[in-house]
Amino acid sequence: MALPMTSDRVLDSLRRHGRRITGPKRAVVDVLVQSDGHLSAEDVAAATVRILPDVSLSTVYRILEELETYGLIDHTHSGHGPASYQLAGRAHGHVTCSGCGVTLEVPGEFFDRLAADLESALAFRLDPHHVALSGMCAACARV
Amino acid sequence: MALPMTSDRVLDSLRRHGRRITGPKRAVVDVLVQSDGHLSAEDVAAATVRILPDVSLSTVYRILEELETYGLIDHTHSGHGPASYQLAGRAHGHVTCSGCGVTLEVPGEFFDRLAADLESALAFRLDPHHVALSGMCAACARV
DNA sequence: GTCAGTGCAAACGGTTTGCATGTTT
DNA sequence: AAACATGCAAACCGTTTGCACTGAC
Repeated sequence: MALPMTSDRVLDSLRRHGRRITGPKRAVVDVLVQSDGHLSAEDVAAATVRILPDVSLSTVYRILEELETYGLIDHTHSGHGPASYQLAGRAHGHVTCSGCGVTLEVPGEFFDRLAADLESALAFRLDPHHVALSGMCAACARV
Repeated sequence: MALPMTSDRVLDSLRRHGRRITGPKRAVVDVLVQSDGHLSAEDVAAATVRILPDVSLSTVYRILEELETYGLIDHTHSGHGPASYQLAGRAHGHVTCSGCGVTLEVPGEFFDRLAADLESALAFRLDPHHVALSGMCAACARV
């Protein structure tokens, strides 16, 4: 587990699923591998265009969708604003400050208790990285 | 605490803040008070129009925004789709099934541990009802 | 040569806003 | 009478889709 994710590993996985490897896909994957996550689709597109000038936003969305279909990335919705995308396999959640919009990562274990409670009380299996919880960060709470 | 919320109580609160009481506001508040929560803005508008035929969707949005400004209602984002609105003061969270879209209420206490952990580790104050977590309900998990 | 992948522009759903009119205070 | 609230239509943002063309296999 937890092998370091490289662009080649991601692209190989696509190939194994019979997908074609194209310039835009290489560029998008490079962007995602090199980033620390938390990029919106537009962020990804902006960074991709720096590598390969003519990639369109809709292509980026299609590539992100494809990568997610094969479990290679996840996306997260914070309360407002765009979703953010990141390589899969990092088990962590997110909280977003409703004051300033900053998103913080939350260790996966923080959700263990809640996940167990949901499983036993509601038979609901929590997917901790798909949605960001919201609240106030220290700076904004200080008013 | 936990007085039963009536339309009059909500409208009085608006009045105390110097807001004007209008037909559309009465109708929207009646809808929210009578509902069990989890209504989208469009649901609210549809129910409101049944009471007062010519209320527009944008007016409903403006009233919802006003009610939220004064802490009288909360809204919740699930992963996709519209936000849902409900009377404030019911301390509970939400989980949304990414398979079928059903939203379940989660008792507020389920978030206590997580909230405490976030507070001590990240100085982050969780607002448990603002964003719905996501995962799989029993039926959808059974595939 | 075939079909998946692409760019563009247009459509989309949910929400917000500008403006002229109507209503509460 | 003044300020606020409303309806309508148009704008908005993030995302998806139809189409004709290009390029990977």
